[in-house]
Amino acid sequence: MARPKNPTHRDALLAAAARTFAHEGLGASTANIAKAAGVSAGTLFVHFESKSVLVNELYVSLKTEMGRAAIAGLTDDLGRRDRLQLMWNNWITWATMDPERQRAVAHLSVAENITAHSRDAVSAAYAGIAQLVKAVTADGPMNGAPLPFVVALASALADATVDDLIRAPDPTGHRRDLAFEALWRALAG
Amino acid sequence: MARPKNPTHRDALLAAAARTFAHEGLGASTANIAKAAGVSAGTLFVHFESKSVLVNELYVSLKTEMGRAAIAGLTDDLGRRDRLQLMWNNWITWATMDPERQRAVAHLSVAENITAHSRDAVSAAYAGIAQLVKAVTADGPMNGAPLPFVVALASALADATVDDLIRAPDPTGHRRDLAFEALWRALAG
Amino acid sequence: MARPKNPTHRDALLAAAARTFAHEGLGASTANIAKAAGVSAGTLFVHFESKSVLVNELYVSLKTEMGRAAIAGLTDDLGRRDRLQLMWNNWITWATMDPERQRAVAHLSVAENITAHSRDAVSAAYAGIAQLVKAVTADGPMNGAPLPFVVALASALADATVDDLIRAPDPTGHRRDLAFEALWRALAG
Amino acid sequence: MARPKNPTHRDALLAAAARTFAHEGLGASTANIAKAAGVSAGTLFVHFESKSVLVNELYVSLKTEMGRAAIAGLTDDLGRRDRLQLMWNNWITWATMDPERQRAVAHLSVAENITAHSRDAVSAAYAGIAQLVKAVTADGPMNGAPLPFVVALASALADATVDDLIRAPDPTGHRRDLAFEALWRALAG
DNA sequence: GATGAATGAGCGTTCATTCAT
DNA sequence: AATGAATGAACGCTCATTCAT
Repeated sequence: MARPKNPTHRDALLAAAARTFAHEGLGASTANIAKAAGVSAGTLFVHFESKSVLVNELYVSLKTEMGRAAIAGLTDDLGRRDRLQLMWNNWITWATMDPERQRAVAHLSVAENITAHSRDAVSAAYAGIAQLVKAVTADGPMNGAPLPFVVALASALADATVDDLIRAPDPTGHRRDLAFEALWRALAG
Repeated sequence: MARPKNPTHRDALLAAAARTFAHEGLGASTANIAKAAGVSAGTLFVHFESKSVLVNELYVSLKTEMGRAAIAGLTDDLGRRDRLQLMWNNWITWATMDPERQRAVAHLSVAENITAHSRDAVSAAYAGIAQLVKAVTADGPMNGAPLPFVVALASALADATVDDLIRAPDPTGHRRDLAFEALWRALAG
Repeated sequence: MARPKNPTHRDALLAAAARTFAHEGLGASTANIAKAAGVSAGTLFVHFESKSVLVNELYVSLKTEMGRAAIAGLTDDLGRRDRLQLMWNNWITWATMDPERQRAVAHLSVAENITAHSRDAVSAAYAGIAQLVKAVTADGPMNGAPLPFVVALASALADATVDDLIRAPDPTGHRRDLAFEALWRALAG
Repeated sequence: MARPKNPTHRDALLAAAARTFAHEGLGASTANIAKAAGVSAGTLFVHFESKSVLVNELYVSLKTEMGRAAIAGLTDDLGRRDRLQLMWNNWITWATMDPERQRAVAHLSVAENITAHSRDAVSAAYAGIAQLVKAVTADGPMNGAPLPFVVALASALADATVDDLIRAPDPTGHRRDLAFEALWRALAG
């Protein structure tokens, strides 16, 4: 019966926060974020209880989006290497497509106010990636390593690759493929 | 000029900044850092023109320290693999020895106000590491990859490993060694 | 015009305002008052043009209610002392019966935004009390004092008594009666 | 060795707070108080940890000042009535001399954030008044009443008298003396 | 009329920096 | 050089009020 909460505002605020954090770091003011989203300062707090909540929701949302993008198109008829390479390409493509989003993730990943709940949500969102990494590393040289550790190593390679690709374009995909080879050898030897 | 600057203060401030950034992020106040260093708020600005200068100098100093630690004890009589492993162990040991310092580095690495000059200084401090990586990768599968890119991949693996070791102890060095194997295969495999 | 204003809402808002002001002072938010009344934030402004209007109407309403309660049951066949005592007991009973209401009145009495119009309305509501005080003080030692001044002194004694009774119970009515004696002596003694 | 805290600022802030609270109520902004004191917004927090601390210190300071003023010049050679009258006149004079201060006290007395510690400090500052009231009421009709209760009644009469005198001047002291008679009869009658 | 999302001015407080001591 | 009081621009957040639903 009342005016419904405008979902556009929520999305615009999340997108604006990503952009603003990318350029100014997590110290960016809520006022700037609101302005970038085209809403007033108070509206931010209608949709997010506090700046900290906004930071957490943005973190979870970006990581979840990435986790979903990474496993798009995976089918069982592909071999292990092909599946890993598809995931790798998905991942790199998603991250390099929007460098601001990627820089925002980098900032969010070191934020002190990410809650355990948010970290759990992100872990869940990485389930697909983790499952594939598990399959790839089975019986390989990383056997016996805790799965989260192996996933962390893979993530680190991906992030470093993306950073490099953002800094210098890679039209032929040469460095992307080199890094994939490194990943494959590292995990599946 | 009558009274010379107390160099103890400068070092105490850098150490206090590392500790404080580790716990509170880069948003930590200069007043808190000064208090942690046991000096007054104004003294910080006697030794560092601004907070931004402090952040940059801390970043360069920590990375330089690490670059030096990583190549300690390297001798030409060792084989490539042994040299890489010695560097790896140096690196991991240095970083895990002081988790606060490591967390400070993590925050500093995403700071928006790290200058190009600071980044250059860090690159220079990594020269020893880079040289070794170059030797290791020569004629290997990473041939043709830009050296800074390969160094970045190695750094990423090291940082991810350190994060994991800090989170869960690794008394036998098992995960440290697993990660080294991954590095070796990735670069030289 | 099609739908008439719900008078229940108005009363609920006044009652909720009294409760909320009692606990949080006049700085209590209109949102909190509305919530306490079980209506939405906007509804408050349907019934009261502004927070200031609500404050004034609550002040007048509470004081009027009190003025009416104080003179309940007064009949001409009682002597002056008995009539004053009945009024006193009515007053004290009304005020101590609902301590929250009393605390609300205390806050409202110092509000900066009580209008002259509201003060006049309260004076009018005190006409019964004033009339009795006038009868009691006639030919006594307070002769020659302006009536509003005498009423103010009586009110002050009543409020101080109530505050004390609220703070510490008075089951036998001992302090209430002591204070009445003081009042009687002060005005008529 | 450093710049010492300017005690003028502290006093100016307390005085400005009294003036500003008198006109705007306790909702007055710290910015306005600082401006009225001629210092910058931040300086207020150098001298008072929070607005709440300022409110409490102002309350204690004004009440203490008043408690001291009330008993000035009291000597043992005066009779009970003369001593009470001297105190009464001191009290009324102190309070009417600076109406703003008095209005500030009225606001502070209903503040929700006055701490128990502040209330204790004020009780201690009222010790002289309480002692005199005790002497006056000994063996009189208020015998058996708790001393704080009797003091509260006396305070109530004083405050009501002051309010009236501030509203309408009393050059001959007529109403002041009428109220004193009422007080004397009420307590010692 | 009732609702509650949207608004933007204003709040208490913090903080990097300056400067009198 | 060292100190810490003073500064004033921001900051995160609240709130009375408006208005689309």
